[in-house]
Amino acid sequence: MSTARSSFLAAAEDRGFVHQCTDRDGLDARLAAGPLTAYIGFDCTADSLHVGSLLQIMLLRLWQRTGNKPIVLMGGGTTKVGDPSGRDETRRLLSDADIDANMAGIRRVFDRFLTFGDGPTDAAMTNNALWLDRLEYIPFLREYGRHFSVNRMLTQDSVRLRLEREQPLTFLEFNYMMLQAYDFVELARRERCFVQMGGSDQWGNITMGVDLGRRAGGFELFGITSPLVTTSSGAKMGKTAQGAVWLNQERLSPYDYWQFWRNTEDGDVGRFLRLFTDLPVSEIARLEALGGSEINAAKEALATAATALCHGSDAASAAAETARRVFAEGGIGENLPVTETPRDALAAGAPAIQLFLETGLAASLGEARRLIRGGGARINDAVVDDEARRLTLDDVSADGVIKLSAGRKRHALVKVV
RNA sequence: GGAGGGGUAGCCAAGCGGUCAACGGCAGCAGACUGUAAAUCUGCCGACUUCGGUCUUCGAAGGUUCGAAUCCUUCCCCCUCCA
Repeated sequence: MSTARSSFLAAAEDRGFVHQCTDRDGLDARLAAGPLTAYIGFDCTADSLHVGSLLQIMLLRLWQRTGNKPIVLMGGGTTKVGDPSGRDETRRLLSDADIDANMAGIRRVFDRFLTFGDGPTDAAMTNNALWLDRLEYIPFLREYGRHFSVNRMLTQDSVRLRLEREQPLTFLEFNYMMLQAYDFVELARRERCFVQMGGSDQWGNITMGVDLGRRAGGFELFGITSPLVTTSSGAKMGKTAQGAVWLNQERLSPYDYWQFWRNTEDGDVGRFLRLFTDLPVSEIARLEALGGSEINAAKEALATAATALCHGSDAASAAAETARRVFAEGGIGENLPVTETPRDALAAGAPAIQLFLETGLAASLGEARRLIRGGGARINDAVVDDEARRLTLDDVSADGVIKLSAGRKRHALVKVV
């Protein structure tokens, strides 16, 4: 159990959110004395966030739930520069219009997790383009550049790794850490925000901000980083067959999101419950103690709780219900993707491979053929053994649909119209 | 500006005149085993196909050749070192 006095730090430590902290006891004392404001910066390189950012979102959520004020800092300005951390290649540069569109999409994701408003603990969102776009080169260098040591900047992982691996690093990217450090000072001034949180890969950037705050602004600033979340088998989490696990439903349906969590590895269930749901720690302890196939109950609880946070409890229970019908009963559920096909086509006999392509279960006709050859294709739960198989009206069930499956987990419905 | 090294499928990476739709690894998909887990094993993994083949691909465009990812020319891009 955490020894922290403040409710935030106690909960964060107990649930496994804390990796490093610049002055843990100092921060604990400040938090115990009264509410604070903290921020986390997010890139806007895409129009949604994915599971890779979820830990940071949950950290802000916990911050708010324990009575403090969270600020979401959109990197509208820093996105124009590109964080070199963890990359060997320069990121492509985005236009202002792209960045604006991406920010709007990301805002919709945050609305699910945080309560925005004007109250003392309401979340706020701001954009560092607000101050970064207006920076003047010479004044900035004279006022802040003199506090940065190139010697130290060269030792930062983001820079050092690139240099060691003889990968290119442009001067533009080299400036990223200065700008991020400056953000912290700017937020301290504007919002009296003295805490920055982030992933463990941001430690260097955060500590530079803490130092700059002291040197250039006389602020006492704090930094906290969260651990890098990998699965028990070592993979970076957040990838599925279809790609990244997005948090907006336009990119990934609530059903697929539920499935992502349902398929968590055994060894990760407890950790993920603590990080990605609001369930009480005592309840989580009970769930993760389940052994053997009973652990599946814990995975379902994880999936439903995590989906409820992201897409609402209605969508979560609908996804759970669909999964129950599809997997436990081998039937169909409303949440499966539906493709419509005209009755005439079926009357004439539509090639099965064509429908596998149209439903998205296969990416090409050839892939559909291979799926059938490999024995992974099923129509109404019966394995397809003939590549030339045609779908006819005889395949339509009483519900007016045909269920197509690629493997055990991917299903789609064809509806006759 | 000078010298050198590169650009091959989602990624890494072989190939260096035919047997190359292109070795190998990773990622991915499917099957077996299971618990919608992990690990393991097996198959698949450019597109189309009447399964005989056909078409497009190795930075771009030309050329040599019966035949080019492989040779030549020009162009574009990237890296390293020197100035």
